[in-house]
Amino acid sequence: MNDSIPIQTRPRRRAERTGCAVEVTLSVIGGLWKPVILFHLLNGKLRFNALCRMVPNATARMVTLQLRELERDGVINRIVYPEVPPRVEYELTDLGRSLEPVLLSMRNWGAGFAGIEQTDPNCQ
Amino acid sequence: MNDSIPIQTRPRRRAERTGCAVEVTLSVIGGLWKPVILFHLLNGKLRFNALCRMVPNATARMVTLQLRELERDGVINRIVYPEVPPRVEYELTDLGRSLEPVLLSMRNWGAGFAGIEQTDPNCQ
DNA sequence: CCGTATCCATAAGGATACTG
DNA sequence: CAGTATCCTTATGGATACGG
Repeated sequence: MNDSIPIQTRPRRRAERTGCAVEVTLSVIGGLWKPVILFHLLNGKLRFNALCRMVPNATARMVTLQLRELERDGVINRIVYPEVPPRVEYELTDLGRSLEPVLLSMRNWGAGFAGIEQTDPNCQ
Repeated sequence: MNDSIPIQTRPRRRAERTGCAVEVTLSVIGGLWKPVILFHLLNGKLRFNALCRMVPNATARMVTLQLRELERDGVINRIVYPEVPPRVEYELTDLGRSLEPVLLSMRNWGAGFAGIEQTDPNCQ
């Protein structure tokens, strides 16, 4: 509700962050379910329920909240088809697609850290 | 000036994460002050107080907690010199140094997203 | 100098029920 | 189908004071 313009949503608390560029990136992709959502969207458009099925541990509420933030940050588009039954699709914007190398380097490091077999292939 | 930036990365409650590799990476570097700390350590060892001065918005308590987690995850070493007055230095491990490309790609994306001038040059 | 200990406000986020 | 609305718990992390 309190959109101050520049970067992100709401201050978590009072202390000022440093505002460094890495924190900016984290503020966009660092949400609890955002990396997984983004990875799946790298493969193309997805409907809301399809997305939910791909993040089975997140509630619909959580998926919605994360999607809204991603949308606000300009990395995904929300496309509403005025049909019955309703259909809504999510897709990456160009900015969102530009996250691919970042996500991949994070995935690679994480895989090395944890051992590839322990990680979820769905997240690909 | 910039507002604080919410960064959530670690499991807050009980729900299972996906366990995907990106989340693993986020669980290591995603802490509130960790990226800044890691960036400064890329330039070499630092004493506790020096580190605190470089993250002026974080309390000593927060810096300590973040350092302990980084240590537990094996990305930094804590070196205690048994002197009076006490001296403690922190340095990256090899694993920590292997984060450099990840941090850099995140920094680059964040800089592009926010505009370089808005970001903190201290954070490199 | 390098931290801990304690207290406490708050916001993240889970569960569940409901709706256009 | 694609979400909201509501309630409620608990982890996060800020402030402050103290200690080896």
